[in-house]
Amino acid sequence: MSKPTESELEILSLLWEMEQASVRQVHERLALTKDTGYTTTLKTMQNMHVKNMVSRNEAQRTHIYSPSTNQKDTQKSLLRNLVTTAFGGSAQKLVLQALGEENPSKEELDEIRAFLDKLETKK
Amino acid sequence: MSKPTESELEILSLLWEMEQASVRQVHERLALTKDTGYTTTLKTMQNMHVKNMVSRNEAQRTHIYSPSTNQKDTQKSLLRNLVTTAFGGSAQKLVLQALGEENPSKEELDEIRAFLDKLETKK
DNA sequence: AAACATCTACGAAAAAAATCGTATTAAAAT
DNA sequence: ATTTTAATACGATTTTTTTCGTAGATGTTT
Repeated sequence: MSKPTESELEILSLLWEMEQASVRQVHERLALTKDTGYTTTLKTMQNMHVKNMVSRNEAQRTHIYSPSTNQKDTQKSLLRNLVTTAFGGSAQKLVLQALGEENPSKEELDEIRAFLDKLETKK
Repeated sequence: MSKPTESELEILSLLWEMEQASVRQVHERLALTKDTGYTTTLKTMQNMHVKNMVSRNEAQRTHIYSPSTNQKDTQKSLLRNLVTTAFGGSAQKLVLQALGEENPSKEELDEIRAFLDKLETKK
């Protein structure tokens, strides 16, 4: 699975959230944060389809797109990429940095603790 | 501070590690993982210099480059970017995912716990 | 049914990023 | 001193990514 470009990722991300959507629906969401034309969104999604990053249902005139790349896997490879390029290969550093920025709630902190414990027992 | 491109980030990352280096030194490291010509590395570093991403000492014929962008700040903005584009805005999800991949040692887990505690007392 | 709106397809232009070749200069080796 | 090696500058090309315009088809409204 090839790495999505920046624009593709923006769209993929919306599709993960919406689960499935028409070009129009994606574009309307996208237009909130990005000043771009409808056919641009269309073309990008068509490209993504060619690359098999999304599948689409063509039963209706208005095609319905859904992500075919698993969100977890994509996140995983993007994370790995960021770790190697920006964090000198240390995921640990990335985690600490992210925690520092996040300002997590008490509940979130506890969730992380629980997860750490689970990791530990797996050893 | 403009966002580094992929190639620029690879070089920046090496410079963070090496603290300072000539084009040749950077290129030799880069060539280990990337099949690219010397002048390509040179050109990229020159571009980075124009963009003020690196500074350089021109006292010798062989210029010595060092990163002028702070690693933390760059990491921070890249993380933020990844969180919004790939993790639906949830840094929490990113952290959990990264932890799941990382397979941290006991020592690292403890370090994270300590950090969590520190965050908590700050509330 | 005519006019209008809304799709897709598709090519092409524009912009951004990456790569490289060549000229020139400076240092090092012979 | 001459040759060879190693460096920068810089333009140009190539590749990738983004953007958009237009044509044609299919619905919708009046």
